[in-house]
Amino acid sequence: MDSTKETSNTYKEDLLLRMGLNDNKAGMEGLDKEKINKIIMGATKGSRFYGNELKKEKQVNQRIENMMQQKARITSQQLREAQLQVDRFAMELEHCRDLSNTIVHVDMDAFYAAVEMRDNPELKDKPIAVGSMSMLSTSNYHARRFGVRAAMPGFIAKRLCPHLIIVPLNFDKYRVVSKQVGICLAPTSICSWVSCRIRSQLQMPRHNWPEERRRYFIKTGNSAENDEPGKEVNNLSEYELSASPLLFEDSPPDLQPPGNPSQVNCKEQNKLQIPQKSVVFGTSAEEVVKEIRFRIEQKTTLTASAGIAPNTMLAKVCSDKNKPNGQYQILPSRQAVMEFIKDLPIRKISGIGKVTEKMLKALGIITCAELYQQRALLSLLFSETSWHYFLHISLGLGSTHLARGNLQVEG
DNA sequence: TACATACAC
DNA sequence: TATGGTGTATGTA
Repeated sequence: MDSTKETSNTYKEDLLLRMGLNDNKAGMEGLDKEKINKIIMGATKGSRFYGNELKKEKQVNQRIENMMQQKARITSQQLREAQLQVDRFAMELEHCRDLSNTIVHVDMDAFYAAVEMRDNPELKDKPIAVGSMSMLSTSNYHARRFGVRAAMPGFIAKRLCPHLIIVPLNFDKYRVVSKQVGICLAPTSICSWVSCRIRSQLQMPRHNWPEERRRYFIKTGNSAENDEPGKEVNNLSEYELSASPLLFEDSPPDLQPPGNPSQVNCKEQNKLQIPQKSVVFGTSAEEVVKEIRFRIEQKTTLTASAGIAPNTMLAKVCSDKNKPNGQYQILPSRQAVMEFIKDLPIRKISGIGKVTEKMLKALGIITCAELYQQRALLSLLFSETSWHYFLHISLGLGSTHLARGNLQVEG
């Protein structure tokens, strides 16, 4: 066998994986990866960056080789013992599984790019990215169709998409919007942290909330902001009976952008001609999150996506599922969690990066189900912290509460 | 302790 | 022309 050729081919594939397009991101499905990678590699080959990446790639390959040698030395006896120990631990974890909390992960869609598009209408319908010729922070969905994404140098992005408009970063602006987004969570009885990413813990269900506290008046044009439902409704309480807002209790239509509020299905036939349409949200977690996203959009004219799940790990993954401008919930049952986890690629989980992905792939592990199948082996090849972490993932377990008083804003 | 690596944003 | 800056966690010498 021609081992030289073998090796060089393998390296080529390795480098494509390391430097080629990473399409593990919303809005990047079905791209012509081959064509895109050709352009990327053409722009990067021979650079210092390229040399450095090559070196790092070799280190990772070495690590994998060491691991495989270690694996070859494992006896079936060792494996059996490991299996017993791991399963004992897994049983303990299972015993402690907590499905009683609801974690919400809110994530602004293409945040920086969305802010820039909002503030400069000329950018609408054009492929844009935020950052510089050296480095991009994010891109809009239009640009993603060309393979342009966050963490890509601007000059390469320009080769992929010559019409790309690169807008410089305006951190002050993003900070302001982040604050606004944080405010949007407060009245929903949710505590949470704020910026372009928000994790929040649903503290108390609001079964007892009166409808008025869940009603919002849809903003049209530049009218006053309406992010305080209680207040607004108090002013209008005399109209209550005739206003007859739609109450969609737990199975409402999907919310539409305020641009076409008619689809929110509101009744308008109130005698007093209240100049705004209103909408009332239900009390389920799904409804609370719809309300949050509605509030965010009303306040900032930007859209957010969200994930709802029994723990932070799953909520984060869920928030990506229906991006942009959507949400997804994993119901709080073991079966629902395991079903969701089964075919999920481990790379989708926060904390599994490209190195871990590659190491596990060398062991035949791509999905969470495979991660579970190999649990005994993993306990022999990785540190305790690591295999505990892997086991948590493969059982769909994660943190069920948020520190720091419940609201965390990242960005 | 100090340094390196992995990861997220 | 050009491939970030910062913070956290973990592992190792």
